[in-house]
Amino acid sequence: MWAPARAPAEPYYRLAMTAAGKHQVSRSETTRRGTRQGRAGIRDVAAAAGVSITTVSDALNGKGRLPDATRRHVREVADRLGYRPSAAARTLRTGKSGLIGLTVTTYGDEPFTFTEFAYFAEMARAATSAALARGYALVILPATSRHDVWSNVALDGTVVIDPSDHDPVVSELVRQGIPVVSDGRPAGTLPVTAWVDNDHEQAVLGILDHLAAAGARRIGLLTGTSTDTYTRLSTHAYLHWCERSGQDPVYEEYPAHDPCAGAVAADRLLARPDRPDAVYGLFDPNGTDLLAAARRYGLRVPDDLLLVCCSESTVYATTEPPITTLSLKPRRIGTAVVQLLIDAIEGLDHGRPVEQVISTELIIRTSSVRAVPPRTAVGAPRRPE
Amino acid sequence: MWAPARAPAEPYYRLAMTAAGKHQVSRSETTRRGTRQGRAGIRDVAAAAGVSITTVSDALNGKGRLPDATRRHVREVADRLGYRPSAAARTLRTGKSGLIGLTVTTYGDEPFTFTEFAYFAEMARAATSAALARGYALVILPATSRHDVWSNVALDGTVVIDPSDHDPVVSELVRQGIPVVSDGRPAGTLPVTAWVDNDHEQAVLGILDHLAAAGARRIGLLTGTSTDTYTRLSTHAYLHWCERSGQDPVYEEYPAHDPCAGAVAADRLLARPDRPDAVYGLFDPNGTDLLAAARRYGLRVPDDLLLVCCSESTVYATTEPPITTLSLKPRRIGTAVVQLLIDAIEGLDHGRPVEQVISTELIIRTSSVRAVPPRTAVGAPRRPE
DNA sequence: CCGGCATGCAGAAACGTACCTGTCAACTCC
DNA sequence: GGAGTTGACAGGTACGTTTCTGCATGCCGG
Repeated sequence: MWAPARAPAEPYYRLAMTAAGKHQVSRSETTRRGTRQGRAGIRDVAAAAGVSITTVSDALNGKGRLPDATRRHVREVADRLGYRPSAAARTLRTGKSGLIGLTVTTYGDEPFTFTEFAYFAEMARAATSAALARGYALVILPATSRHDVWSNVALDGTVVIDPSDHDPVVSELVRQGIPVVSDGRPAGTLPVTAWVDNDHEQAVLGILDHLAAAGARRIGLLTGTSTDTYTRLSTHAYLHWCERSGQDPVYEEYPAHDPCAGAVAADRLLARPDRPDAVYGLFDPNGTDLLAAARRYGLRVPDDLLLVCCSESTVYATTEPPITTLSLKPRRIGTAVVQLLIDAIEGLDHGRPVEQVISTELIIRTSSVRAVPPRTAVGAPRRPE
Repeated sequence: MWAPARAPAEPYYRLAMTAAGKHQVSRSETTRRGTRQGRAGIRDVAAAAGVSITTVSDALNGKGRLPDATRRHVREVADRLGYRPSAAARTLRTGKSGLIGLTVTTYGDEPFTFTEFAYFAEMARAATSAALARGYALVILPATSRHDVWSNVALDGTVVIDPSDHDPVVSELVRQGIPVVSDGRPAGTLPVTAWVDNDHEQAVLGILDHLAAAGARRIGLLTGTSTDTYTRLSTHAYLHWCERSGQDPVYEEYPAHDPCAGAVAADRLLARPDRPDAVYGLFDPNGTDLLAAARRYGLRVPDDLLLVCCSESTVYATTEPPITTLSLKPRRIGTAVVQLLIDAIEGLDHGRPVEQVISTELIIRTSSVRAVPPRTAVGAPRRPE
């Protein structure tokens, strides 16, 4: 069936080959041991199928013009030999690795921040799914990685989570022409290919309005000391709302990456002389910390204290009482970020930068709803004149 | 300085060359444009520095015998050109990619199970750190990925989390000679290179003893329906303990990957006629679910019901009351798994398989400690005769 | 009977690196 | 003062693909 190709046997031709191009022969016979120690290469498949390398490549990749019989035959032989194409060789040749970097913010030497934990996990999960569905895989690459690790992996593009102001990693990647999509609106003039974010100001304003509507007179904020976009925008929105509605700001800051500091800050907030009757906590653990602090001070939730917290955790559905949470929809963000990135990689974005805003969701539970409507006129928030 | 190679000029010889081997000339001049559109290659560095490619490679990789002056000069030129070695080419040449796969169990099309969530996140975090410290990066690869994604990435080795009985992915990887280290003792005769796990039987026995010492008469179990190693071993240990101590088993099963089913199962367990006075929950959310169920039935914790739950979550430190948890030490497991894997990749394991057991930690909180010692003889657990 | 056009495949040139194998000089050692 | 040694590099091949180009063959219309 698969007759060996007729050998062109002009003597001078063969002589010339062995003289001038001796490496040409060495390929097929000299240095190759039969099936190679480890894996079968495309050459082995070609030899076994009695066709050329080109034909094997075309048959397996669905390219070229081949009759179905040849295609099937090659595929079958490849299967029989357990042939797996070399990812490295393919990447070298095509320039595409099918790998996407997932750059996570770091505090100290741990890969990702503790406070963004549930958020990050959900986001990464969605991103992995989305990438996979389009044939890409994700590589976890902390921002502080040594340079050699970064340059040791061929990336088609990168997702950056909450890049800092003038992130050197981002600049370097852009300089290399690698698309970069950021989760979080980039600060300054960071030249990202696209970004996805929530409207944090809008979300905070919505929560404050919700709390005010539930009868809150003085709303406090539990916020962070770091300068990332999320913290900055949220705090700013809070201050703005206070100014607009004539309430004195009541807030406590703490280093958000320190799990213990949160409990202390929550305690401080409720110990203040101008104790708030409602609190919004910007970070995931704030809910349980505030609840514990309220118990210590004998404050009933929601009767004496209204509570809302930004979190993706499901535990707040079963706390006593259940706590109202703001979800940033990490699943949707993760998916969107990856779609945008792959579009850019594959040139489907037509080169223009994209900004995409994902809406948040306020999951209202007992902690921010008063059973009885607030008594009328406890005393309007007085402003020092 | 850099004279062109002398041209051999025998006429018949040249004729043969242009006929048979004309490609030999095209390399140096024909197809190359000056500095290439995108990035500078090692060739460009060599040309700019006035040395050979070999010298550049040696200088940058710290090999060969070169005077420091040359080394510095080459490095400087490389920096100036913004040279970054091609990861793909290096991988193709050396056979090492510096990438480690992190295979996660999947239910449905989501990358990882919900129940192992906090555990997984912590484990992945530690694994990422450990890999990075040794110059490797992690690729997230769900077990159900399409084959093309798996073969599209060159892996030096893989971490498999809780592989199923005769996992085809593991077999395939081993067949390709790629080291595989599993988190979780492999069931059956899965040929992994090494594995790391807790002693789950020991842990469960310890907890049951702890609860019995705290006065528990009838200890219930909240367990899963799936057949993974963790669930199987833990349940088995529970049954064994019951048999040994003459207590009737009281347990409820539910599909652990379903977040809602857990709450229902917790409710079922406490609604039974032979209601336990202590419960151990195998999965992360069981603690809050059991607490909520206990409240519904008017059971006080720990007075009427002792509670322990396997979890890595910090929320259990601030629940009301705080709940005793068993930590599987995912950080240590993640680190150990990666160390073993990289040892195997780099041939430091001397080829023998390694099994490593990480000890668990019981974090004792209020939920499993009775303020007053149990009243004597409430009535021994009666067995229907 | 011949030019033109599919069809079915083979040859060989890259992709960018690492490393093996020289080669040529300058020393060193009896 | 020649043989051996060592330092400092250059040449060239191989890693395993993809793909561009090329070459037969068969067929059809003119």
